[in-house]
Amino acid sequence: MTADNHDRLLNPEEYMPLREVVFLRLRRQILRGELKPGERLMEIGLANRLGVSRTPIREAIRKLEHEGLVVMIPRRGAHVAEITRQELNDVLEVRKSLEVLAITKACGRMTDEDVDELRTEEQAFAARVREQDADPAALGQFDERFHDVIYRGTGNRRLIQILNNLREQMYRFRVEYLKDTEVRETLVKEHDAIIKALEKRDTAEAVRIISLHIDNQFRSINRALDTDGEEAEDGQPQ
Amino acid sequence: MTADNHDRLLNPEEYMPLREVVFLRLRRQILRGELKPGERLMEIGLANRLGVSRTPIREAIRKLEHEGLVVMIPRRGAHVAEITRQELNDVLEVRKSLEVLAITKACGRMTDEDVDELRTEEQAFAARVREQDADPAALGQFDERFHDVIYRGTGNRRLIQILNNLREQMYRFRVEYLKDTEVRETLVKEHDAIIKALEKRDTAEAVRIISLHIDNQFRSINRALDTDGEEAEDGQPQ
DNA sequence: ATATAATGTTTTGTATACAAAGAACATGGA
DNA sequence: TCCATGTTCTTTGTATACAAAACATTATAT
Repeated sequence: MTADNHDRLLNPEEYMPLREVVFLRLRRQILRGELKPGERLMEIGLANRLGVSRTPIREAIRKLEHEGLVVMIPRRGAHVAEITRQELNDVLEVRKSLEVLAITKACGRMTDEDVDELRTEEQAFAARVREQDADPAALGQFDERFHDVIYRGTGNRRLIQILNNLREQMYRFRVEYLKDTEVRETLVKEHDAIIKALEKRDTAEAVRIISLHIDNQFRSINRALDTDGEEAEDGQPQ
Repeated sequence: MTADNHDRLLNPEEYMPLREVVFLRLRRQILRGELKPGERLMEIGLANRLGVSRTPIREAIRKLEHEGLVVMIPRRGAHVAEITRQELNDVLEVRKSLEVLAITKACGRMTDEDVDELRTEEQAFAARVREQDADPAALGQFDERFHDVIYRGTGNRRLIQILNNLREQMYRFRVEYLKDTEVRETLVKEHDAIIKALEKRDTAEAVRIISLHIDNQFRSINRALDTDGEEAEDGQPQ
């Protein structure tokens, strides 16, 4: 908290209320798995840990609750939301529809400069993938930036917001499945195919690839849940 | 608030925190247009009006903020969000994709009983439409229930949640465009066609109709904004 | 008369206080 | 030993207090 508070005081023009700092911080911790599903979020504990009072903690929790990352049990406080396999598949299903919409719009609206930017991001991503000891979290960031360029190309802010939110829901698992080197190579190939389709303004082809892309994520994540997830789920029964 | 507090105390099993009562109440007022776009939401005023302290008001506002119905200006408090035509069209575009997904899934999953229920809801809706002096708000409720049956038929809870949220964004305008009797008749016909397609399990046809359905809403709402909206927007420059 | 400085008021942001509901634990009885 | 019951402790839900920022208003100087 000290560091964030510092930033906050150093940049008075981008003032950010404590609740927002707390919100972003808790969210990051949940998405990174530092706060595990089922874990209790106790206000006083968090307040002490972050060096603020309960008020901003509570307000941050309200937003996390609305976002679905936190579940409230009446009179028993906040818990990090569990994600069942069913919910994850539900999210992916919705995401697939919206990714198709996004790539369709992007295909019709992206400028040549946008596509260039996309290729730049992709090269950065591919470079990281080649490194054997690449940090999966960092890899995730680059993948994110690639997709952000496409999202921006849609010109539909609500679509961007929802897609970002859906992607967040899977962040926790993405780190897991990005450990698989085979998955990484597939990602690079798919990104490349997407760029080529966008360059040719071939909407049908772009839609085809992005659908494959999501289906692969579907498989990868479910595979990760099958193997890695089993013990973890049992280990955290709450 | 007295009434709500009363309910809350009468039904101790469905205990609801004050913040939740406030949240639902403010949301309803925003969606119904009782709180107009741009209007300031001042904490003390609301607290006095609703007979609670600032704390639950603030927590309710956090959720409204996250939902996009309220916009925060740092150190200047909460305002009811304006909706631009662009945003409205963005919402509709996303909704169209997801309604197509929903009807596709529903077509494959709904039981015959579900379809019967759908027809029941539709008959209730149609009956109301025939009444000349039907209350647009009540009509909206029936339309909502019709679509709820379809949404439930998808078996995808995340999809349901997002669709409900998107629909909410347009609630404010729906009341306007439901005043048009021609629109009402069209709605009935479309609902009927949807049911027929679902009965035949004709996914392609169902998708076709639901797309038309959304496109019509698109036109109706934009028409309402062209005529009715002009003065209202100017009248509320805030 | 206009611009500007000073002052007071309102409103937000944050912290703290207090009551009540639940959970945990210990004590006593079968 | 196991269960029931009462007591304590923790934690939430709500209210209030206080400081600082924004805003309005008045007074002052040019």
